Amino acid sequence: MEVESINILNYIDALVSQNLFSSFSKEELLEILKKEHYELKIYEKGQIIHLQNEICKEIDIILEGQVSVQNIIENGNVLTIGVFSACDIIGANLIYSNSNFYTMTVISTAKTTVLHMSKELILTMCKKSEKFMLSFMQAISDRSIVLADKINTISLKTIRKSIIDFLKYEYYIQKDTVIKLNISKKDFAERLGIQRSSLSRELNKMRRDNLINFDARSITIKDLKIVIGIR
Amino acid sequence: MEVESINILNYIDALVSQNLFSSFSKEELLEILKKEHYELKIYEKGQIIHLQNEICKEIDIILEGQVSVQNIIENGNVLTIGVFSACDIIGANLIYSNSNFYTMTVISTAKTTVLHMSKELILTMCKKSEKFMLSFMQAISDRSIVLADKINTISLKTIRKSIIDFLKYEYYIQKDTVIKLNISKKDFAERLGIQRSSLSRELNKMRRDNLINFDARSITIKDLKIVIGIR
DNA sequence: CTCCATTAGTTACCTTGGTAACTTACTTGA
DNA sequence: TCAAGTAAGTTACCAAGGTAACTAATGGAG
Repeated sequence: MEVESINILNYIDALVSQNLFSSFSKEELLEILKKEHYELKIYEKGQIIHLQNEICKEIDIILEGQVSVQNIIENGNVLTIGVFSACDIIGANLIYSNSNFYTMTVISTAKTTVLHMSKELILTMCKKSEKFMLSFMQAISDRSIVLADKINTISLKTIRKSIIDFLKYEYYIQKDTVIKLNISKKDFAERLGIQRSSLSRELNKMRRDNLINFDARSITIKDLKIVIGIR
Repeated sequence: MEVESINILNYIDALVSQNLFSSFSKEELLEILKKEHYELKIYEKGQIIHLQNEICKEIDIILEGQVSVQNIIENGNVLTIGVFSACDIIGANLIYSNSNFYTMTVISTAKTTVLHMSKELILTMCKKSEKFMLSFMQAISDRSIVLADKINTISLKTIRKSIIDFLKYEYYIQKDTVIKLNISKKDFAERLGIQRSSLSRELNKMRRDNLINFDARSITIKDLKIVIGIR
């Protein structure tokens, strides 16, 4: 649980170049960032940054690395809500809410640098810059869209529908019937919130039904109708 | 699809008394509310206020009545995300987001008066009052908490667990082992996102297992361990 | 009060997918 | 390059719950 401490000056350039802080100059930002209002930390891969039900006292801005927001269900089952990386904000939707504890677990999936900022500091910046305020509101809003989308995804009742939903999304992004998987099958199963063995079984069934082909790192859509078809 | 049009003056007292607008006086609010920036509408019971995938151009403040936010899944299955009434805001989490279309359907479940306000009007008010800005941010944040909670709820894999989760929540609210149901069994099933017949079956099983008793309008918890126990 | 619509209850049948217990294939560090 | 750890594939077994097709009860409207 040891965390490395590092200097904000190494990251100040990266900060002002990102959308949220772009309305501040390097000097303004350093002036605003008073020692007591922020903390810069490095988390190793696999470290838990926030635990489900922990109280949220500050927001986290990811400067580099990657974190995964997961819902850990009773018997150890995992549902991955989203994966976030540089410039993403974690906890923005909690800090000003009525019920400010983490509803999910936040875990680093790579060596990650995080800037923890206090509620007061955010408020100060909102007052100083309308652009910041709007960006911050957008960050909160976007997170709620991610959650709503996830509800739509996990409301699909069969594994086959979940897989097709995933393929539709990736086909839209990758514009190719050969969908490259950049995650392991295990992570894929967690993303869908199902057992790995069940995913494997259903992929096989879909191959048998001539809908797809797949190997370790890609899925090929053989029947485009399943992707174009009604959700 | 006809909607009745009414005068803002009838509602101005109710408006300034609610938390969101409490930093404005009646006169200030009337001054801010320029004709082109808002619209007051009455919806009859069962009318669709916003359809899933419709673009969100304004936020809705419920002045009286009740609306239900529902996720309608393919074969007509319904999952009720939440029921909202006077003083609640709908669409706050969409208006400033990147992807501003409704992820759910909003439907009135009683005769409902709604104040539709434009994005610009909200921005004006955020700039005029820090308290308003914070309240508005809280409204967005709270909606994301509702969504996250719903994910936790629907991630429970068995109907029995969903029912127990519901009973836990209601026991916490009602502080009585006799849980009064203020909704029909049909609505209850929709809230859990399951078939009515399946709910009925599982309630019977739980009664057979001596965990609960139930009738048309209440469920009695017979074994409190199921409520206190690990989620 | 009666009729019609909505809500509730019931249950046989069958699909889906979780579980567990394996085997097999990768990958990475020493 | 070998060993160990991790990921992936496979499958028999079985519980959960969706489906559909009923019947029963309830509750307003006229």
